[in-house]
Amino acid sequence: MNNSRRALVLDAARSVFERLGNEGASIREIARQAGYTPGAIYSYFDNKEAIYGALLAESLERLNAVVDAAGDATMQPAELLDAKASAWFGFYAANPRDLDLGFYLVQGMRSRELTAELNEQLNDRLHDALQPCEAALRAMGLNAEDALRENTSLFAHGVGLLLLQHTGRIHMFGQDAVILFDAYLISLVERLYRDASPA
Amino acid sequence: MNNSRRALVLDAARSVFERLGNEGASIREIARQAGYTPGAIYSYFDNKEAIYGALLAESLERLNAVVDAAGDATMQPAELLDAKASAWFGFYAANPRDLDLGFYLVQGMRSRELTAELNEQLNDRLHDALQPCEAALRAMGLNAEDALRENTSLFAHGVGLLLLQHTGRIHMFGQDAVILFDAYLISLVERLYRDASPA
Amino acid sequence: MNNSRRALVLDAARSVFERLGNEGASIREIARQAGYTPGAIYSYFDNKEAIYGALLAESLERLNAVVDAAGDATMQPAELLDAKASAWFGFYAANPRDLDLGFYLVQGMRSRELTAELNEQLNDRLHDALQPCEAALRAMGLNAEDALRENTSLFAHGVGLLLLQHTGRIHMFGQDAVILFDAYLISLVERLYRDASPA
Amino acid sequence: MNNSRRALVLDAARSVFERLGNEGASIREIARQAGYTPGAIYSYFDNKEAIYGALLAESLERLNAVVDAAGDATMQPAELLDAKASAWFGFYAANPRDLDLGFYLVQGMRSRELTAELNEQLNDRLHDALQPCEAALRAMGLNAEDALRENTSLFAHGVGLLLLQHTGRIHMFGQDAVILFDAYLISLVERLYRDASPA
DNA sequence: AATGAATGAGCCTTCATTCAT
DNA sequence: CATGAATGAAGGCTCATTCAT
Repeated sequence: MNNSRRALVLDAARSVFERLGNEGASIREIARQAGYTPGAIYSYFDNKEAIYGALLAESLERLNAVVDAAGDATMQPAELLDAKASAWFGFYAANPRDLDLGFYLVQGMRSRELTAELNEQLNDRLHDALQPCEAALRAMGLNAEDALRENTSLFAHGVGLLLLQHTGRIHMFGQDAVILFDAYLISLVERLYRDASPA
Repeated sequence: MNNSRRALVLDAARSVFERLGNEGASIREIARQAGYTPGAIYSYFDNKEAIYGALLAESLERLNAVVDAAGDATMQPAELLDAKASAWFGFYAANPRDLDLGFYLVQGMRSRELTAELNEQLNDRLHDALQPCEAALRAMGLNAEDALRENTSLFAHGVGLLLLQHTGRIHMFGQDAVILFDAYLISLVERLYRDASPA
Repeated sequence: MNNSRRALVLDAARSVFERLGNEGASIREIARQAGYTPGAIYSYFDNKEAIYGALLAESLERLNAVVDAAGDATMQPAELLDAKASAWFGFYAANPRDLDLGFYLVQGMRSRELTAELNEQLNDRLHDALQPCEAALRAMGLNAEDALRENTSLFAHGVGLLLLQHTGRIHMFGQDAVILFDAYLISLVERLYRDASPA
Repeated sequence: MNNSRRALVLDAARSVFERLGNEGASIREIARQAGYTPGAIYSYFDNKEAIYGALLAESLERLNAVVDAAGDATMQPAELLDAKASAWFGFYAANPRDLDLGFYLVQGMRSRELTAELNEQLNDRLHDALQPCEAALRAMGLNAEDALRENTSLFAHGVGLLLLQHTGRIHMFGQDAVILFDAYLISLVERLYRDASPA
């Protein structure tokens, strides 16, 4: 199974997903885009879902790469939190197509259902990308439970902002997602400091 | 255009939508449920999108009814903020299908093409539902700009939590959306008080 | 659901089954033959299998009509046996297309599998067509068990001959199915008489 | 054309055919089973039909081997008839897949188009397997014509029973194919004896 | 207003076969 | 001899929509 040609199909798939969304992306269309007949696609992927899975997996790898590269060892925990959180948020803010992919994972794929195995594997990679924030929160003195809670809230806040931004709803409010996310981070850090050092 | 029969079709659509979800809801099925043949549906709605639009409009009416009924005139601004915010959040937390409806328009993070007119009308009603929170924020002393910003953040936070909850992702974190939303509200109010009264 | 048009589709299906056999008979082809597009077929039948079921059901009705009309009340049991058996055998010998249909029931449909309900119903009609022979055997003095056994053998013999005839294999032997079937019947009656009256 | 590798492909074909039946057996699957890619199969066989032809030819060889091994020189003609007939009948009763193979050529009661040459060759081998019964009948005193007629009837009877058994229809009658075949043989021998020695 | 029939485009997938390498 | 890639045709089926009646 020639890997470069598989990649070619995957590129076509990505572009079709971009252009037509998850529902509009058909095997026919992907094949057309790749310059193949539909049957040829099945040399590279077992079925439509596998294509989506591969696309998402690859997106999550890029996300993790960005998160891993963010910050450095010399940083204070609060700085690191900011760096790591801004990394994942920034990745999706800058790459709406990856957001699309991620959203299918989170929203649309309930019915079609990825194989349980793939689903778990993808969940794990998402988890990986969020883990550094949780570690930074712990380094700031939070216990495991609190760190998890704050990290979940942080993730939810980012997700909400990304959704509002990507759908243009945020303009309705005359706001900017990045600024609001930064503000949330600042408030969070302040609150944690205050809670940590009650005179 | 007999209005009571149109309502009958809409009821059928809602029930089908509840039963089969966004993708499973077909004109055929809606017609069957309504006791009509597919063609008859087109006497009442121009096309499938229009049915969704009507459904969503009606959902937003119910949302506004819930928000309007929340709180009362005797409340302190902070209490009112809590009441109003909990109203819209609770509405969607308790009625996942209404959330689906809302997300339908946003499917794949890409806004669906409704007629500009309908779109604006729907936006306005969503705005209406969020307005009371903004008013409460102003009553707490925030200027217009700050109130808008905080309200947007609040909305984004809720949306993010609802999405994580609705897709089951929040269980991945072992958290509960309602609790996290309450916590956000508490933090918010605390912060506003502190900012308002710097000793 | 206009019944005459349903019949038109069924006619087309019959002709396609005749022409192309069970495996070659596709919905597309049936539609083409009927002057319809494929989707239209589904207004009249739930799926491909239902078409086959309807075709077979109708064939079995004709078979039963022929068997019912055979013989008369004045006949001796042995004469009646001959009349009834010759009726079902003759029906299939003269209508190879009905034999085709029946054979799909008996041979080809294992995988596709008609719905259990339909299958049972069709089995019952086949049973009906064979029942008169069994009744005649009983009237000739056989007990229930023996009558059933002899009727089964008679059926098997006829089926074997029909298969050899229809596939042309019987020419390989220079024989004729009808003659051999008659010979079997004569032998059978002789044997039963002898067994019944062992001087 | 390496013959041992061709045999390897044929083995794979047989095993796939056994596992998945007539309709489920694809070139892809046969290749997979043989450890080849689909294209490689065409080095050994012109097309799919040719594989079936080879499979059937080989099946007929096994049938003939079984028939040849049945009975022995010391037997009375009647015993030999029983032995030889039970041999071919027993072979198919015990090896339903070989029966499938035989029926494959006859699918839908319509002879498949093999090359005339192959078809004739297969017919000859089938003939070979039935010949010993005919010889035994002659040894019992029948003239050529009668022996051929009885042998044809015997074959038809067996074929009918095998078909009813293989498709499960015989259970509908609560009967057993082997018992009925034996009964037929006994009746046949009795009849021949009686016809031969009319007191 | 409603029906019933039909369309046409589309869906995912399978498969025997071909052919350059 | 064998591969790997690809084709092209077909398969059953679904669906929003149209339109004469």
